[in-house]
Amino acid sequence: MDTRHRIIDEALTLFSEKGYANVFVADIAERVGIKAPSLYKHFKNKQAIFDAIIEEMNRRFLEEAGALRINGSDAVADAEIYKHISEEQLIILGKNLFLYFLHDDYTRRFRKMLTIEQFHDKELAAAYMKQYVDDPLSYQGMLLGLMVSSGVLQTENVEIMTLHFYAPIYMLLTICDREPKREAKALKTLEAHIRQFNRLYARDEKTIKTAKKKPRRNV
Amino acid sequence: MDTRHRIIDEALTLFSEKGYANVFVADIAERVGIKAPSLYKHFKNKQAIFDAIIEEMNRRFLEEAGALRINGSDAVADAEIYKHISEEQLIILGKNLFLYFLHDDYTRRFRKMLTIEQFHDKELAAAYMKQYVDDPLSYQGMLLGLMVSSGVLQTENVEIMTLHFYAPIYMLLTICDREPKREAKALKTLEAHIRQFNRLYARDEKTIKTAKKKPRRNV
DNA sequence: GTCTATAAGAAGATAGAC
DNA sequence: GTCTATCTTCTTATAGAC
Repeated sequence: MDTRHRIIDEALTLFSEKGYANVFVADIAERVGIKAPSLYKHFKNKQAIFDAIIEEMNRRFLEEAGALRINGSDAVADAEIYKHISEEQLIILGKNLFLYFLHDDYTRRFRKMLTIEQFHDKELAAAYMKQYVDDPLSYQGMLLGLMVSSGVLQTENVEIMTLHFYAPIYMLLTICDREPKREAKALKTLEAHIRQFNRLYARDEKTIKTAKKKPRRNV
Repeated sequence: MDTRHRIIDEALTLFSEKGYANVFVADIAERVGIKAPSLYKHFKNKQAIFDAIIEEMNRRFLEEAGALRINGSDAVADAEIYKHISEEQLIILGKNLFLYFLHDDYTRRFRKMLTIEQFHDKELAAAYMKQYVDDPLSYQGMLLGLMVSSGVLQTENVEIMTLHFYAPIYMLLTICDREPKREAKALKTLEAHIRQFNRLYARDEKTIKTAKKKPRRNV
């Protein structure tokens, strides 16, 4: 990794922990292993480092297409899977979404930084909303809609059903961001949530619960 | 309001909008209508203003007992109401909780400040969690538990049912904090959420939907 | 590209008159 | 309690050698 990227990386770490104003250019430089003035050969000023981070963030977010690709597989392309999904597969889907958001290193630091800095800049608030609210709702809504179409799930209102699926995941995520020690408990809660979600929305309980027959495909 | 309290009030407004580090003592003084040095007759330093805000916040949070009292009525004392609650009353309960969190002036500013500053101080993260996660879940869980006991709702797992009730409210709240223009839409979503929640968990749809007979008591 | 030295400016805090 | 003037410290950013 070249110096410019190391600066961006260390700055992101520091900004996500302390916020922009509480991080000094000298702090970033120190972690990169250079002195503050050297840093100005790579960036015009402190703000330019921040801007580069946001640019990098937008680039990655776009790449991921709003967390559409979970666990390396493009769920849109694999739509067929979701038409015959089992409860266990639904749990895997939810856990993957959750753990990706929680553990992906860049994603986690971006989210923490956006959380801290969101009120300084309306664009950042918008980026947060898109990445952690609107895009996941839209994507999960599409998946759940497929399951409704194929008769796995049933509801009169897919939008609310999606809220019922994703809001608890979002809430557990904000809990774990703030208190990482609650992660184990959160994962158990997540599983119980999805099982109950499935019972509430399943077209027919028995069809779902006996989905064991077929070999499970990893979502 | 004396000068000391006006300083706390204006500082809270500014901290909640820009974060501690981005607010200068002179900014606070200006809004109070004095010069910065005069402010030091009331507080030892900038940090002392922040500490006083936290103290005031804790005092108010304690007073409200974790938002237990919604709309002026102590729900614990009025437990009887919840044993025979109708869907409309459940909607009112949810909306009151939501609008109280969203519109109470102090609550809103405290929450925004905690959101920005939570990663600077573990105590602040803990305060946020207690006020906006754990206490509401505990209180709503108690209410919903009453409804299960009395047979209005049914579930095998009250904890998850409570998560299904509150997580969407929490998520809509974080949406409105960041983009207030989405409030009208959020209120409609909230209502649809509670109606669907009620349908999913109601012991018997018809009993709930015909609860009109009795005059509605405002929760 | 990195360094040392240093300028420039911002922000917190104090001194002392009124 | 409030003010003006000022000090001090911290931080960003630049200058110029290597």
